[in-house]
Amino acid sequence: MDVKNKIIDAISQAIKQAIDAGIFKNTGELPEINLEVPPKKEFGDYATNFAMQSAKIFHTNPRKIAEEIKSRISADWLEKIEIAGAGFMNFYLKPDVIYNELKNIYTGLENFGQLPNKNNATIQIEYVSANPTGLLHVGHGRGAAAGSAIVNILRAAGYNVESEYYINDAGNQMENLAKSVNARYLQHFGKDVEFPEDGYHGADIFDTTNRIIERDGDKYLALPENERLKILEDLAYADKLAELKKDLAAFKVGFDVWFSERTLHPDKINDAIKVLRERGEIYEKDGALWLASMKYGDDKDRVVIRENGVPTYLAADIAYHKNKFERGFGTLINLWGADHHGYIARVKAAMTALGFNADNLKILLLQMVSLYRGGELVKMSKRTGESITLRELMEEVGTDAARYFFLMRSIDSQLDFDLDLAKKKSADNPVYYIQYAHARICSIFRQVEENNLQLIDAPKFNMLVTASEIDLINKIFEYPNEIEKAAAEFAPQRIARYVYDLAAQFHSFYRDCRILGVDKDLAQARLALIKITAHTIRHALNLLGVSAPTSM
RNA sequence: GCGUUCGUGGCUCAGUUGGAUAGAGCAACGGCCUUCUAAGCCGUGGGUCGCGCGUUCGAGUCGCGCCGAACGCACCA
Repeated sequence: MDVKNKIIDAISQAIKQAIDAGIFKNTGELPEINLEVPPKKEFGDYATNFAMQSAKIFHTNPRKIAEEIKSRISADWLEKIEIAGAGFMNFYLKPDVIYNELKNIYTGLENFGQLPNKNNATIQIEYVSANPTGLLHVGHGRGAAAGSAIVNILRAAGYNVESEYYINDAGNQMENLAKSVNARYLQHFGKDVEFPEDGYHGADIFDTTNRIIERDGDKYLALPENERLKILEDLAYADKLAELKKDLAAFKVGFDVWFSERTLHPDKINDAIKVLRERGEIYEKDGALWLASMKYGDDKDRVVIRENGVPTYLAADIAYHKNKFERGFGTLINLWGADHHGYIARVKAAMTALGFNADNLKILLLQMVSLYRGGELVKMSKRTGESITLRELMEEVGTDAARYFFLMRSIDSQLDFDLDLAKKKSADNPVYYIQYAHARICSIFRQVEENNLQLIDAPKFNMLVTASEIDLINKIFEYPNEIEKAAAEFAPQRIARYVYDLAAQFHSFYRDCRILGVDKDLAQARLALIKITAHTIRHALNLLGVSAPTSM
């Protein structure tokens, strides 16, 4: 048990005693005991606001409650407890506690940052899911970075997670892809054909077409239009999907499952409609089939089967989410671009209509990305193909900077991505600032042997007493809790910020505390401390999908 | 018009589920390299947390109403 839980345990015992002794008259549910690291060092190592939280149910003033709890806690590892402000309880630990905890971390360092398995029902998270009709752009990049980081963080927090990519490989857009490639194909061989109105104008369509031509030449030229379209659709689809996977892999993003929309057509869709119909949620109007989604909170009812008998995109999505629910996950998470928010109500309504608990479907919205270069907004347009692709972004600023910049802001905030800043190799750039801390530590390790110094199993941690040492130690202690919170809030930016703060703490330590040339016991204790620091930085960067170079 | 998200120093953003004197970075200014990487460190100035009302011991955080921004509001995906 770590210190934090020991304190919580002691508080909760004290409360129990006070209740048993009739001091506290409990007239409600006890609030959770919240232990936090206080904003100021004078407020101790840990603090709780429990006395204030519980004032209402105990009908007692907070300071009095705090006194009663304090008088019932005696632990040899506690230096003192102080009551401050309106009723804060500040806990001051004996120094030994800190050194013991540090020793525990050091002994099990390889696992530091991996929290015990929560034995939860698997959480499924679906993200990116871009249509396989073009290249990924920066918006997808943000989704890819956020989704993969959330997966990593959830796993570190001990959740079982499965990631999935939903491939929209059915419907109109695939036909448009085929028509677009078909037109480029024919144009390449000198045919005077018009480019389709709804076609994809991007330069990547030429690339796809050229790859097909390189391999197969003009062998589809003489085929009847319909046959050629069919073949080109398959070829273009395969090519686009391969490109997607290539870019995602380069961006350190992988999926456990690639789910094809085609596998839903037509049986699973028909089945979903049938179930809805049996449950009385479907009606016919104007020749189409409608889902009565309005009664479950949607703005209006939605068509699921068109007048011409073709299912809408929503119908496929209903079948898809039904399938996800039936696979037995505990929680389903969808990471969507904010431009899809209008879609939430209808999907949730459909799930409710099917009899599932729609609360188990959590939809996270990712706000838009704006790119800035030279202080000016870089305009994006999918139609004209002038968008900046993820691939171009990676080439321009590098994978590490791109990922970190995508992750440093809350997903709820629109992101201004400064391309010039991301490219800078200086302190202005947070990515380099963090990586530099790691590289500095590695550099020290490269030199210790020459100085007749080595890492030992049981260093004298109690030699670490200066402020910058203690601050660094405390920052390290916060890490597991930070992972827990980042996981609970699906908030990668917490880890991004944490590792930045940790790096800052290390840089201060580096200034104040030398390792080479000081007393051997002290040097070994410091060496162990920076080994822990390096591990923690590397672990956190790894959660974000950012590399931790050993030299820069 | 309706909905979602956002509004915090000049700029970009955090803010630990309502707590202690609101924090970083950039920009500005001033210091620190003959010793482990100056891609670093230390310091100074800069805020009516969009506006108003409410909830309570306590509000940047919760509720309501305005104002502003982005994105949505299909038998497209």
